[in-house]
Amino acid sequence: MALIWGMTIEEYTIGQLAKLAHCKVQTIRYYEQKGLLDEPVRTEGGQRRYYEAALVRLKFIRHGREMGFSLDDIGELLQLSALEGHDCKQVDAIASAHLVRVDSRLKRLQSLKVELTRMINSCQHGEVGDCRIIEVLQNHDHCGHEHGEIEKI
Amino acid sequence: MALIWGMTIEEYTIGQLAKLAHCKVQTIRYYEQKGLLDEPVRTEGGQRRYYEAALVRLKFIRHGREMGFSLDDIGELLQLSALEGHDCKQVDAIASAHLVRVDSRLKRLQSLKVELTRMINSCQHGEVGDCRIIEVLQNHDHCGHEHGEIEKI
DNA sequence: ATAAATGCTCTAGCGACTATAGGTTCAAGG
DNA sequence: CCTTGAACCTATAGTCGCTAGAGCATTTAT
Repeated sequence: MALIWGMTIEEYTIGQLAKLAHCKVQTIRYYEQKGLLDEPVRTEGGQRRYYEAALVRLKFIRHGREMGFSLDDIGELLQLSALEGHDCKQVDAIASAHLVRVDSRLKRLQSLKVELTRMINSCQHGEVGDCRIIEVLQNHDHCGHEHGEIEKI
Repeated sequence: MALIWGMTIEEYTIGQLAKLAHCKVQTIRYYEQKGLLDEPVRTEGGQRRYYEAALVRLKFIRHGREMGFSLDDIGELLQLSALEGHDCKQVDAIASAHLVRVDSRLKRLQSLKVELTRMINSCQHGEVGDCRIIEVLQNHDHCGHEHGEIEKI
């Protein structure tokens, strides 16, 4: 607890904060370094101490990450959320753009799953020389899609 | 062309190989460094020259990558495919494990898409203070899933 | 002979952490 | 007050699969 203006205020160590936000201690220091979390107050000895606001912010970040937003996106969302009275067009734009990315990755994974399943099912479990899986990898004609683009899966 | 045992054999520069396999020159050097491609012969001046076999191998790697296999997996698949008479159980195991990964990522993306869509659709396009998107990110109760695990999407 | 294109090595950067080394501080128990 | 051990600190390197750049050298075509 810290005593400020005659009131006691809850204070957390970095380890407590990590536990409460379900992340690692290093992750918190990483977010601070990236400018997503403010530099907290320090003890005489140099250890970080956090107030409730930092926990709220950290949870926001973690929840954003769980939803697949990049740290850059989350940084922008944090800034936008702090602008009182500001309309949420930009927030919507960031979320929508993210949805588009998620959707295209989803489609890619769906067709990949079909392709992999077909390949594995057609394997007769004989010798590698006759293995359909090896054959598909060797001979590009066996599969539908184009060369060149390797997207993240 | 190279003259070997009195025959002429097709020879490629690294640039030609890159074009034929639809990848970048640096990528080929990277694969060599990682041990996926053999060190090729060199000219007097030290430039790499490749024969057909390297192109075949490189295409195998690229096709594996297009299907989302890791370079480690591809390295194993390459080794296994060279063992004549060997049965393809291990090949199948690698491919199946990959399918499992693809499938779990797919499921994750599907639920993420639902969550994002719901969130975006419930936004009333007012001020950020009332924005449903910000609210969802701030207040974890709004969404179903647990804390802690942030998988790659 | 010269110039353009391509090649070479080495190094650093991406994103979002994670892990380690080697040291310091804090809180509790005796 | 002193010791112990857990938790903290900074700094650095590693993950994966490339990609980009600097600063040269070689090759090829004219």
